[in-house]
Amino acid sequence: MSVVAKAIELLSHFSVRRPELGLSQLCRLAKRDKATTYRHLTALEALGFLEQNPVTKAYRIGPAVLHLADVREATVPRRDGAMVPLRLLAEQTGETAHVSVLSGVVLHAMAHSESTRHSTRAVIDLQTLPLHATASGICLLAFGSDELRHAALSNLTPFTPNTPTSEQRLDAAIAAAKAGGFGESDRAFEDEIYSLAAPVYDRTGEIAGAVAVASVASRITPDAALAIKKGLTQAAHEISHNWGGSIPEEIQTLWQTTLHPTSRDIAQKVPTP
Amino acid sequence: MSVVAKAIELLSHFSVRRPELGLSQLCRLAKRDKATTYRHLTALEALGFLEQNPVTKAYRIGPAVLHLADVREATVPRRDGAMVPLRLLAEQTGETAHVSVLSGVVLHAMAHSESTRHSTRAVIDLQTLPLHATASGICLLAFGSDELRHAALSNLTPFTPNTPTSEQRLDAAIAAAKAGGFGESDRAFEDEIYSLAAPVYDRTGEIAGAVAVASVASRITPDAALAIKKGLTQAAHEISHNWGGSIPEEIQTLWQTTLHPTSRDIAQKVPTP
DNA sequence: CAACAACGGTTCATTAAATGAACCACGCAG
DNA sequence: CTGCGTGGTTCATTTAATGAACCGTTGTTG
Repeated sequence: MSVVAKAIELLSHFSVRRPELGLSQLCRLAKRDKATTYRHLTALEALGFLEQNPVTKAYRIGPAVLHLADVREATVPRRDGAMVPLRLLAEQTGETAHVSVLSGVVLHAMAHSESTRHSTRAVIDLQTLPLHATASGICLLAFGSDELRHAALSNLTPFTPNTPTSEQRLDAAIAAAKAGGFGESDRAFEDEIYSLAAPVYDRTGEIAGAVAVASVASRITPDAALAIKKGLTQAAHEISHNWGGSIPEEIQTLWQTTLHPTSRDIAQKVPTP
Repeated sequence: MSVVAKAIELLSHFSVRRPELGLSQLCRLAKRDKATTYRHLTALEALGFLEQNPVTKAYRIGPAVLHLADVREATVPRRDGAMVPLRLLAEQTGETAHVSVLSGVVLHAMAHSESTRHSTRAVIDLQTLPLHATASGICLLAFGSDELRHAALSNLTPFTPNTPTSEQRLDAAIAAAKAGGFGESDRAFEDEIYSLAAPVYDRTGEIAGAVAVASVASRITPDAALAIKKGLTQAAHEISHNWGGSIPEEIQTLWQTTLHPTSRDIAQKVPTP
């Protein structure tokens, strides 16, 4: 592991829920030496990636990242195109919606929107999403290249008792996504969290990321899941459109058969409008 | 210079105007070895700070910075409180407005807003603003601690013929700001760009940053400068308020005397309302 | 109060990791 | 074909990262 990686990895311990961290605290989290960690922290501080609370001496993310985020958005303006559909999705479902974007074989969380309907809700606060344990990740594995599957198999970290940690269980989850058109994670990454995800495409024609809804597991009913899936298809369409891509025909037909009544059901219903 | 600094310094070469850079190009810009640069680039890529255009092999800012920017905003939500007054300021003046924030002795650009009134306008695309050459920097030097002045004197890089590169010229600029309440940069950082800046305060009671308007130098008239100064005072008040601070009385009175007629002028005008 | 623990920060001999000249392989223009 | 400019790789040399032990301060506790 290079110094650069070690230093920057420190940044990943900061989150919305843990926005300020002291030196010792950070040493424990990163499982690293105090002197080394201190030097990394001061280096990052000098670069504007961290700054120190003058009172508590704790560190927090610095202002330099804001400019970089601007440049990113100006270069690849994906976030703008995701936020509107995302907010709508969160509103419609009353849950937390988020979008992730693939960079190489790593899936990065990019934007999220929380509904205020429920007092308990999923909180998305991650930089990278594990491919094997999240609905979004399963989506990418189902509709992305085989290279991703190899990357996923090389790191089957167990997060909960439900995390698929064997090739068999992972392949089962992937097969389910390929059959239904949605990635699913039933308490596989965090206890109590149930997620559904749909693939998103950009101008390259390849899968570019995923849009997902995370809910409290105990709240999910078949009807609720159906509503989420309907919202997801709409959001996936819109975000893909905004990113210059479109949902492949084959996935659209998958969604059709998953969400809508079979031809026989239609025959029964159409006569009575 | 630490490896961390060297690697991350590469990121500073990316900008809105130069969003994608190849390996060789980056070597020239950073004046560094190709092998080393390459390793740094791949390290940053693995961390999600960069990603490679699969077609051109050029590098661009990666998705990881978006999440960090989110955490920064959640921790120190200054940008939110700056954007609304900033947009108003840009609209009122028809120029480019921007806000910078002090972190240690480094002044970071944080947010900007461009008016669409003129076809030529200043483009703000910097991570850090030099203290001695920008209106915002002069503002910080005039109303901030002496520590800042020492930091500024240790790096009097000349950017244009007008850049104050001697202690005398810098002190003159600082004195002017102390007298008038506004920082000024007349083509001192970029040719053709004239800027005015006002200090912004936060809950600590110390100067926290500056709000500035950058204009094309040839467009500036005394009237236009006066209008900009009026806009700046309003924006500085609002942003300071949003950041939990307020403009010190002494600066408010400076602005009064700079912007409004003297008591004799008032005596002449009041009788005829 | 004194003893203690936990904190941020520093030192310096040891060691591991960063470095860069020289090296491919490829693509393109003349 | 040659010549030049890419992105990417190798390996002996050297430079910079490392961490156990240290200091000074603060806040807690029997």
